[in-house]
Amino acid sequence: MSHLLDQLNTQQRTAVEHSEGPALILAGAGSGKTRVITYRIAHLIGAKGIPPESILAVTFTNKAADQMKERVAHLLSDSLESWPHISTFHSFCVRVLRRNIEGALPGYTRDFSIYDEDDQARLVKTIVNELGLGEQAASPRSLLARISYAKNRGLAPQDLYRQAADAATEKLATVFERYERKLRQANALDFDDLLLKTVELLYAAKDVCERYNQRFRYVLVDEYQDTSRIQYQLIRQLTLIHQNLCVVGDEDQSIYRWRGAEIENILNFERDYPGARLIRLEQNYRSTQVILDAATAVVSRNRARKGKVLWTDRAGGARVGLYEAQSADEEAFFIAAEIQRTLAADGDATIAVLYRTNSQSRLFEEALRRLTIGYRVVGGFSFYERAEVKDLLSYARLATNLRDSAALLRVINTPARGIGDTTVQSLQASARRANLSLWEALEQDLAAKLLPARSLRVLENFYNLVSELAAARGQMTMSGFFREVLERTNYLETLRAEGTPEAESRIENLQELVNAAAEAEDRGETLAEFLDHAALVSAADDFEERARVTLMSLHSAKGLEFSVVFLAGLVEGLFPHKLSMDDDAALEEERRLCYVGMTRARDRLILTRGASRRSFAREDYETSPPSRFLREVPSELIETLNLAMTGVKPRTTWENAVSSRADIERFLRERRSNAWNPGSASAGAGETTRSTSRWKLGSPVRHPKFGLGTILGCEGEGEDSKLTVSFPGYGKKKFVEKFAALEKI
DNA sequence: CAATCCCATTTTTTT
DNA sequence: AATGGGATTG
Repeated sequence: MSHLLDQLNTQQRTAVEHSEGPALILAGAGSGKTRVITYRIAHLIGAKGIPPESILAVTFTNKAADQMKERVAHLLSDSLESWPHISTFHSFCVRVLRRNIEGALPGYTRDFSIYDEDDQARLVKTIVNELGLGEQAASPRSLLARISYAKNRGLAPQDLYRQAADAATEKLATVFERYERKLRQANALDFDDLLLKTVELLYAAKDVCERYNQRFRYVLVDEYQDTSRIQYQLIRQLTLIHQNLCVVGDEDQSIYRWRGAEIENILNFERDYPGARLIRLEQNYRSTQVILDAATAVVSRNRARKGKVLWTDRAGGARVGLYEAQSADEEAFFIAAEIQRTLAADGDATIAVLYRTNSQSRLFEEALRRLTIGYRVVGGFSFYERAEVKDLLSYARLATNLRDSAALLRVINTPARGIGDTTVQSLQASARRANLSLWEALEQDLAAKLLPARSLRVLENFYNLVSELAAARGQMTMSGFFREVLERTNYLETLRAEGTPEAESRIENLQELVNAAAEAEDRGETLAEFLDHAALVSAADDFEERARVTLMSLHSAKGLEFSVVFLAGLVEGLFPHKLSMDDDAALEEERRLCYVGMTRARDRLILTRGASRRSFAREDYETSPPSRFLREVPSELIETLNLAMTGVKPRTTWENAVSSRADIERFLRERRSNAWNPGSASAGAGETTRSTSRWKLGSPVRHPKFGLGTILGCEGEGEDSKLTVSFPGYGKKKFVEKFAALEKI
């Protein structure tokens, strides 16, 4: 085991060898933080003989947890009898709650559901409607954000009432209170509750708290700068007895203030845990000096920081590239072309394109596809967020926890079975009157028979269906159960009947879900565990084989590194985001985010911006000035890449890589033409749209999927025009001419 | 009373 | 582009 220590510098070794008592490790970007944590775990087990199961390591993301598990397993090559518990805050809490919630929290059973963001939003919306707050209240979205923020700080509705200074806060408190009540009725917890209720439970049930204290004698927390008050309290309760708490963090990388993270947690650590050992990791092993200097220059504009000196022995390095494009399209093409050259020149390069908002990925995807460069996108829409997947999961949730009203609402008329809005409304009304979950209200209404006969009939069918599914749940395998649901609900059949390509892909997704369930089963997971996993796995966690090119948001990039990083969209309003520009603290967080992005790069960092971009999918472009962060990078560290524009001849290979203006113009031209048409490759030249043709209203056309149709309308000119075509059996469809393989007859 | 059609709105970051 | 709400139709 001692050979492990040889691979570490002095500070790292101190951190790894520290075992008893509290420790705070201030780890700058790229200072080998993950290495220290994993080596420390390995060291505790291998050298100190600590039983693995008495170690708890907590992270924020599943990605980080998986990575940590993998690396610990790698270090401890001999198979262990037990394993350290490495998980996210949320999954850890789910485990604790499933085991201890009954009796400890009135009204809850171990089968509680986890409400996702969608469920939460709907819930808030119905509450706003119930209270008749329509126009006068803030949007459900922002109400939910404020509720979540309050929960993350451990505030209850009563606390809000008490400090309510204005009518708006009072309304918020009212909504909040009702929101909580509905969650209880539904035997459901939202994401914040998972933490909150666990903390409540640990405070209330001393014996449970002590048990976990004894079980986990060593606790590690990653990304401590991003912990909220509740997470702080959780950790505090878990370490009351032994105080063997080791936290790792970097205040310059705190980027979750908006979600309730309190930077004070890291700043006050030494006060909260007297005698804490403080260890600073200041040697950066990742980036070149140039990149480090550039990033440091930006973040040092912040007032709220302790300040630290990061150094590297990778002196010099390529200057930070800067490409300033006219438009976001051009920016995307530049990046794609640059990536192509980088990949050709260096077979080992790993490349990331980082951006502020997920919606920005689209342009980059398009540009990369055109150059047939493989990539993967982290974040955005994930598998588990697809409607059909959620539908099927909702059936499973409902069958597991009949009180789960969010799941019930989702599936009560999916697929359509004649239970419409009015019927659902009346059900909701009676649930509200009797203070019941929707399922209980349904039972009650069916017994009372006060509804129109037709409603009673369809509701009874639904009731029987779900009851049978609930009974079947325990009788069969997980995948078998999912298949049963698809069968009994006619879900697949309904999709098949649609016959559209969209329906086909939905069917495939459902198939994939059934397969995932079967795999989980092989691993010994129960349906409940599978549902937990689906609820807690985020889009950013699908960490597949490392692709050469990765697109992701700056937030998801935290903790990762790449040899080449493109930091895109550096324009005011986007980055810093316009919603953060009025508030100093928020602006400083944007700056830290910029720092996080820049320090992901090992060898080469390229900053880009496109002056104009289309907002939403509308026609008009909006123009934004360069991001202030660009000005904050010292100009001597920057190399401008817009050479073609200025007419200067390229000199180095990197400069050579710059696309010529002609390239870019050709790209933009082609983009507007139908050169990129997913269907055209197989369709053959003769069938594709002739862009010169004029479409006459009423004339017949043929579509490869929908068959014969009639043109009903045509907006705009040339290949960009939108056509409305009616197809017998399919209804009216709208096409953009250049993308639709419409054939004139 | 439910299904369908049309229009307005949407996008900050995540467990 | 996609979703949800509101109006219209069947």
